Amino acid sequence: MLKIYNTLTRKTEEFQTLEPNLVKMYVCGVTVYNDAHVGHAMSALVFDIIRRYLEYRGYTVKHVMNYTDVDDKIINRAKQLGEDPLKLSQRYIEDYTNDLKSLNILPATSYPQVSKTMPLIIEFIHGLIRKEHAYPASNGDVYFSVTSDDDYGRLSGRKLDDMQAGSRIEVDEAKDHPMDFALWKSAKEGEISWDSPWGKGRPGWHIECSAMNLAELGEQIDIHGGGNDLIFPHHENEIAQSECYTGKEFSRYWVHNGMLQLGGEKMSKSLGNIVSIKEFLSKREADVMRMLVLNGTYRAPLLFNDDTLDAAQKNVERLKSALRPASVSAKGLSPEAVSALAPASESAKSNFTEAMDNDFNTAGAIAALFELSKIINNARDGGATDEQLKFAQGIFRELANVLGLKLEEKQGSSEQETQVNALIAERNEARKQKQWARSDQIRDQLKEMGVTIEDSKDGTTWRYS
RNA sequence: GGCGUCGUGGCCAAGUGGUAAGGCAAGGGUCUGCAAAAUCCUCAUCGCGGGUUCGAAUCUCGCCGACGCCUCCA
Repeated sequence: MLKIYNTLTRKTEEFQTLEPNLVKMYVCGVTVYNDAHVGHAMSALVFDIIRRYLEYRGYTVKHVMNYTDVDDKIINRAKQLGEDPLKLSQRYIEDYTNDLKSLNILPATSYPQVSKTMPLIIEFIHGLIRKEHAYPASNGDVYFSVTSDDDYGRLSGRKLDDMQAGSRIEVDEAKDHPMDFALWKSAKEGEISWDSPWGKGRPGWHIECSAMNLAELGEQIDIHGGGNDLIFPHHENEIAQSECYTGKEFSRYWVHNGMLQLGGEKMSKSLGNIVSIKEFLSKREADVMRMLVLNGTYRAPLLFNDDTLDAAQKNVERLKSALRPASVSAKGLSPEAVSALAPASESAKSNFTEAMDNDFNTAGAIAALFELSKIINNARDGGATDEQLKFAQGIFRELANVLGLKLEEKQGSSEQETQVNALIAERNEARKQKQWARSDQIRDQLKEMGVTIEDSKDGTTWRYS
């Protein structure tokens, strides 16, 4: 039985879908005006893993991830660059799409954009005004009235009175209540805008997600996800808008990932402590980032530094070792080690599922893989053939795949391979003559080429490292 | 000030009532010409102080500390 922690209730709850076997999941994507960073990657990875696991459990997942392509920051950046805002955001959408692909993140079912949802957004705002949950103000903006929603604040656990006390928001004369937020912002001179019954303008940040949810998944969804920095105000406001509009419960489960920490602080554009996804991938492979996420709890802060990354990289390499073929130089025949394969595979599978069922406990799931890898490696050392290893490795690969780990050995060009083989032949000749200095020298040379070699009685194997 | 999450070995990190998963690092074996990889062994009583209980890392209260949100943010 799958259980999920629900931010709304602050409890881990049994997962039940609105419709049998179908999961409607909406995850807040990014505002596209800059290179995405590894914090965004973390969030995308978390929900990719959740999605993969739900599919593994037999659900069909409708996974919607939006792009905010109309926004103040985009407008400002576009002005700076002298570029059309929508062209700019389109450029970064393509860019981010590539990032996600590089990270082995499965494509979402759909990627709605604000700029393409305008009629529905306007209709949505209209409906809220009609139901007296919103009002056009004197300055041309339209605001949502927080006092018109009795439940306002229930996701973030805030009360309107408390928020006012500590609020740093400038009180806006046009608002009925200081916490009222914009559904529609009137356009400034020369700014990109759309026509509406309230004049030229553009949508506020929160309404887009309510509208796109409605457009893509309907009035009610199963899972709404995003970073926990979105709980307030973004998701709080989304709930308010959607539920006031439809009169129905919006999302059953609210799932939020923790923040990536760099140097003890949240990584964010405004703090400037950013590592872009591209920068990361120029140094490490995608599995390393994923492993970093898997080793932790998706809801907790995740430490991003050389130590945690080095460990993650080692973890990946360790898992890869389980997938290597039978050894040419097994130490001897160990029937016990070989016969341990089948039961170990089964228990790995059930441990894996048990962990993942518990609010996607990926650290536990990974542990199941490590345990299986040990059994597999033992069997290989114990003389198992490829045929004997196949079953366990199949299970291993299947489970790794649920987590989205590729575990690919690096590949080189064929010229490189020829060169490597020639060097190894030369080295083995030297070894035969016990010319150890020459032998070690060649090994160092290969190391510099990124090739690790392993000697055994029956030959030398190598791989890119 | 308000709301929330959390504090487990040198590091990352599971476990959430019955006497502490996994990985990294470290030390010691096997293997190796030496390595590397793999493998085996060793390595914690769970921030502090009360309480509940036959029994708590796990529930409760207090304290200390960290982080996030309360403004744009994955």
